[in-house]
Amino acid sequence: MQLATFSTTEQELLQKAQWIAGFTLGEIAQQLNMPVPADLTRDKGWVGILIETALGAKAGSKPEQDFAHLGIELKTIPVNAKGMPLETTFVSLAPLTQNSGITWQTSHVKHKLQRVLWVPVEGERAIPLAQRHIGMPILWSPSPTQDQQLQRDWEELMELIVLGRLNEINATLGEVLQLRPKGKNRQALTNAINQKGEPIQSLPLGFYLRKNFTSEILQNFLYSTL
DNA sequence: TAGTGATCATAG
DNA sequence: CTATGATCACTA
Repeated sequence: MQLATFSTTEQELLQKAQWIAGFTLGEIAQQLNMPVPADLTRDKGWVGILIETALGAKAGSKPEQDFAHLGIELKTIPVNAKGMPLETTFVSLAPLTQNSGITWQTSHVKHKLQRVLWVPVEGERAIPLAQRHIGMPILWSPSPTQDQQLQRDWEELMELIVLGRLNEINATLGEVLQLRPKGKNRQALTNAINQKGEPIQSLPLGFYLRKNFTSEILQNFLYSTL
């Protein structure tokens, strides 16, 4: 099996992802001649880049799906020994301006989550990075129920943004989707609109999937294989 | 210890 | 700054 090669079909990509399941991050990194950092503190995206590279995605990252020709987005997700998510999953930046015509159907969130190849990876900090195992991949698309959950939250959160009620936004809102800061630090600024419709500067926000949602995806996959 | 708010690296 | 890839870490 050749790593870091182009996949023509969905099946080919899935088989490649299934092939790397069971290997450690260190083993894959060695195959790709990629150095393994001591920890992820200053390399938070390293696991994602490593798996992208192994599966033949362009590790440059452009504003499109990882496998655009297949319509598939790749997401690695850190899990504990029970296969439960350890972190939320970033989806996309929230549009704080020029968002009047956007609907759920035309949103970046809906588009990105249309079809996702989830790759679970052991994520407990007690396990040295190089020794963490890669899990079985899950090729997923939202069920009608999941799509409705996402739409409800997205519309509720976008309403606050469109109305300029940014000061009311915090991470406790949303059942499965939440808004949290997404930037260099708390000093990061981006253009936004206040309640009076005036241009202001605001902390950039991003949409994140809560763990209860991604946990369900992983669990459903386990059941489907029994 | 879970969850929210904060943060890190890099390319363009 | 935006968009890619996310996890860290403080606090209730």
